Amino acid sequence: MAEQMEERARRIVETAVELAEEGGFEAVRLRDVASHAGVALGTLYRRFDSKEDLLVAALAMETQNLQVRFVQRPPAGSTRLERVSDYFSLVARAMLRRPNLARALLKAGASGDPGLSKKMAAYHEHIERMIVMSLRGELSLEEGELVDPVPSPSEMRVAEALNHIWFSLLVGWASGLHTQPVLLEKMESLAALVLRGEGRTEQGE
Amino acid sequence: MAEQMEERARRIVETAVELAEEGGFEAVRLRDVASHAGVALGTLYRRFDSKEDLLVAALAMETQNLQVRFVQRPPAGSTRLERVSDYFSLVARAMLRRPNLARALLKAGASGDPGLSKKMAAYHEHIERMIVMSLRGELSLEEGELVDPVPSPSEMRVAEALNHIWFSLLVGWASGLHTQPVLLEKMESLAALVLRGEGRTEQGE
DNA sequence: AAGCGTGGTGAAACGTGTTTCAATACGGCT
DNA sequence: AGCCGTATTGAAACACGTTTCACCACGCTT
Repeated sequence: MAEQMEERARRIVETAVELAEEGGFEAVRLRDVASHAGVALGTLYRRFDSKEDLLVAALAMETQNLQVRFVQRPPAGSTRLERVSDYFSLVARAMLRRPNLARALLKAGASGDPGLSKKMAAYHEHIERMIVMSLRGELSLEEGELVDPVPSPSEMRVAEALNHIWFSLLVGWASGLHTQPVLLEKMESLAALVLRGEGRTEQGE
Repeated sequence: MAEQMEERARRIVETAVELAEEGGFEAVRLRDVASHAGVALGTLYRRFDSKEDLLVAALAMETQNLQVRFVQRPPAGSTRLERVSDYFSLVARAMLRRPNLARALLKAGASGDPGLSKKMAAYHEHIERMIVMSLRGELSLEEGELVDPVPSPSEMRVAEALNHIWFSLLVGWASGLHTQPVLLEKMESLAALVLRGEGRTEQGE
């Protein structure tokens, strides 16, 4: 029974993702999500507090997918900057494949709903972990599963800075403030700035 | 007649600010805004494309107010880091006076509406200008008016980085991810990181 | 002074997120 | 098998952003 609930919830989220891919945030009409997923509207609302909640759940699912790809092809490069830039290119490519979805998830994540703060904190943690592993140039695996790389304070600070810059740039991209190539240029230039500040001189590890 | 329109628009925005102060984004019900401002709903919609548009106009107005305070008491300190931290404290204090308003404006600004990109670009420019002047420790005035400080590429990059970090931290604060003291701590720590990267050694100018 | 055009008004209507509720289906327990 | 509690359903209702429309008011031109 619990699995049935799980299964329903998964189908609901997947439906939301499909609709968001096609038409973005507004196209995710909860009546449509419910009927396409084959459940009643009330069932959807039993699982998710709001449209934003649903989309943040979708964000979590997509972040999982991203992590899988991250493990399959970890960022490469001989310097921290190269690897970090490679990481952000990976993410940008993944997002650009489905820009409407990306915008919808971003909007939900930036909605500022206090009820979502725990889930958004988890999201940011995931991202920062991947950034830390990109910095190091090695994955923290255990039994094939990604685990917390236990970042040093310095690594954490750098990852936090890069994460914030990335998030803000994404919001700008989502609203059309700049295009994807500009986004990546800016990210690389700002990442270089941050990494330079992090202290140790850097030449190929 | 044009002044009458101006006057109406101003009153609408001010009313929106009042309602947002009390109850945040949801409390800004456009029917209420219209009636409190003494105009018809259609008039409001003639001036503003959407609720977000209205709140971004409010954001612009509040940014103006912030600039006035900025000129009256420019950030002080003997190092760039001190002045920049002082600047963000100023902003944080201004926002904490009316947290509901701040959250509402932030939500509108982060909504990702493409129609708002020009206005949001203007907002970010204003903020970055103030950051650049904080870095320099001197205002760019002309006839008592703030003007573009014509930042160097390096200054621009630093200001951009700080602006993005600040914006993302604000979104986190708005959704309850962290409290205001934590917000300022993080900002100071990350600003130190960015400034360290900016290259030229720094001792009191 | 009469007519015109632009902006304003008031009210109704629509769409969609969200809530509510009575009726029903289903899995597990006795 | 019969019962219970919980999840689900279907449908209606509500709130609020947004649109629409017929009508009005006012300043400017002729």
